[in-house]
Amino acid sequence: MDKSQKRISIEDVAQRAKVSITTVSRVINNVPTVSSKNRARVEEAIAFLKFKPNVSAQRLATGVNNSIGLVMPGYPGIFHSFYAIELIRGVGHACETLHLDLVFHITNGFNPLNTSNVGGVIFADIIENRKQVESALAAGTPCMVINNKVDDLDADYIAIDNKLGGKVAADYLISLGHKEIAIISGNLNTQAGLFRFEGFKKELENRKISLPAEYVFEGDYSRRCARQAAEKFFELKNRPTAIFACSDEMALEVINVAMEKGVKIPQELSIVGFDDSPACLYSSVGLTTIKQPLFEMAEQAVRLLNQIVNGKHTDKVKEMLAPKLVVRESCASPKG
Amino acid sequence: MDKSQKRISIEDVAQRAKVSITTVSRVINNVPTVSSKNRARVEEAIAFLKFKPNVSAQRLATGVNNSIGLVMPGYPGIFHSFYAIELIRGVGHACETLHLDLVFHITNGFNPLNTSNVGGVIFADIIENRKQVESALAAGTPCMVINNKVDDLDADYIAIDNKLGGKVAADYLISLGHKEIAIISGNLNTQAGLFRFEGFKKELENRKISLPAEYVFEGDYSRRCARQAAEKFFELKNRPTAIFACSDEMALEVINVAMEKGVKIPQELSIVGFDDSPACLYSSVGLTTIKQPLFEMAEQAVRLLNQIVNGKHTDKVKEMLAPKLVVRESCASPKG
DNA sequence: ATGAAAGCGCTAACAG
DNA sequence: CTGTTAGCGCTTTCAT
Repeated sequence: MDKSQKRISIEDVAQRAKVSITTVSRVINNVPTVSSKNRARVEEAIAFLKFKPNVSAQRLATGVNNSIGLVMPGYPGIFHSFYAIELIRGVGHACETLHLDLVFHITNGFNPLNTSNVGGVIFADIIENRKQVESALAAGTPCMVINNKVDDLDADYIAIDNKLGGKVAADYLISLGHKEIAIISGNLNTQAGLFRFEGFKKELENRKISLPAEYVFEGDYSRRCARQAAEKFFELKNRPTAIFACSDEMALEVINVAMEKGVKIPQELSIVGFDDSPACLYSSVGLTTIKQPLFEMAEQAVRLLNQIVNGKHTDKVKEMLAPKLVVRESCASPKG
Repeated sequence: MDKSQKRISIEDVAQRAKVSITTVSRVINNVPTVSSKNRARVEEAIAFLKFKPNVSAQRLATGVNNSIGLVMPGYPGIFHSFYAIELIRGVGHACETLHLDLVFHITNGFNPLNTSNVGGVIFADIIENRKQVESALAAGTPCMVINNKVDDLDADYIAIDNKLGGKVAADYLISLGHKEIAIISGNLNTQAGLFRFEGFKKELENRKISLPAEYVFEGDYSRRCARQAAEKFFELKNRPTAIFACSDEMALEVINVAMEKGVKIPQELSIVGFDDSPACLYSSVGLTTIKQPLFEMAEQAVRLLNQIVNGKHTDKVKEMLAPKLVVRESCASPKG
């Protein structure tokens, strides 16, 4: 149950350098008040013995824990989503530059989470794990929720303004002259799915453009349902001139279906996606889409959480990041 | 620099439950010898105080560290590769089931790595960071290298048998009757790139099939170079009847080029890829490819490393996992 | 500038 | 079955 070889401790270093352990501790922590002679001896000993301070002991002694947890929902497929990758990249990168240890957790939301070994926790979305956030909060661990506006929890959050995203899409299509605009929404049980839809719908209302029920298809971000939706829309006698698909995957599948049916994009049909995922690059026609600053959001989450952990940021964080329109080739003004 | 609120300790629990801290420790660790009455009181106190044991203290006291590090090279684009995702998934999943903390590190290979806060480290490939492995090893931390055969280091490793992968590809194409087989290799400075090429080449030799220099193109796994290669091959007067591309990305790009030039696949050209990446699913013709058990490799790495850390596995681990042929539609027998 | 000593929170003998 | 006690390796007063 234990490591076979005994680890080198600060005491071994002290012995070899013929100084007290206090002095060794001082050089480890770059305390200036150490004679250069002693410092040299200690450094030599450290190098010779290949000594590495025991982080657990340091944390216990100081009470400071320079690590943060990243909790990701574990539903199937998440790791093949652009979303998860960008978050991991962003969090990972920020931790690296701030010299924080990143403790990575995949969770189904049910197992209790012991957060006492991290200074703070980042929850990458909360699907079925509000309990975990509450319990972490109760244990006194600062929590930062990503991608969810959680005003009913005592957690800080930083999210994408999905309503704005929906609005931007609608706005762009309307400005092009479209009046028959359909939407393939995301899962409306998720905040992102719901908000994109709401933002889109409200903007249509504001601009006095009707959104008949037949122009609304509730999807789930999958290609399969996008295909269903597209086929349904194409059969309508009053075919929409534009479609807002709430994910790039869905938008790309709509393009596929359109090509199969000989519907020209963007001449006969405009389409805007959501995400700006790399998949866009390999599409036959450049997809106009809404880009979410995922990487930046993740980085920012780490930075703010770190400040909170260190008591340098006492206000609650409630940030909404604006998604941006990326214009490529999949939209045009409607004919006529 | 410190947490504002004072954490609840085992002592607070003991006080409230009116027992000794030892008893509290016993119930935390599920030691059976605790009267049910006391156990109940302690559990009540723990729940009431929302007590969570301090992991650093536990680790310091036991000397056991139930966490492992995952070190990933940080070169641009790695996180958008199928490779990285599968490794993260596999390692993450295994850690979750074994109740191990996963400490995630992105590294350029130059910063020294303090591995004293983890029981063992998994290096996801080693590009420029042999130094880090050596230093971790020197500090007494068990190291498991993934995807690299590193017999010259004292580390354990578990890798994909890339030579076998190259052989399998060659074998399959030859069995189909091809004699003019070209290869677009990966980066030959990486072990994977080199070994796939070597396995392929040797199999051709064994089967007495010649591999002229004009049939070899050193690529870098990118679409760009695959396009160059394909264009070059298509201009040859002695056009190959089959191409082995050492990554799916490259294979898919070859298919694209072929389609643009009106070369029919698989009738006029057979092509096999490497990876079995999800990108295959969206290709116009199903790509026959070599699948690497990345997820399994990552899981296995965690399991073995954990045994090593716990002294339950003393032999050096030197495993090679076999890649497997996945037949889809991109290959056929040559005409004539 | 340096060292002795008292913890940090927990576990693990060892008694009882 | 329960409590006392001695560390785990390091930081941090407090003297010197």
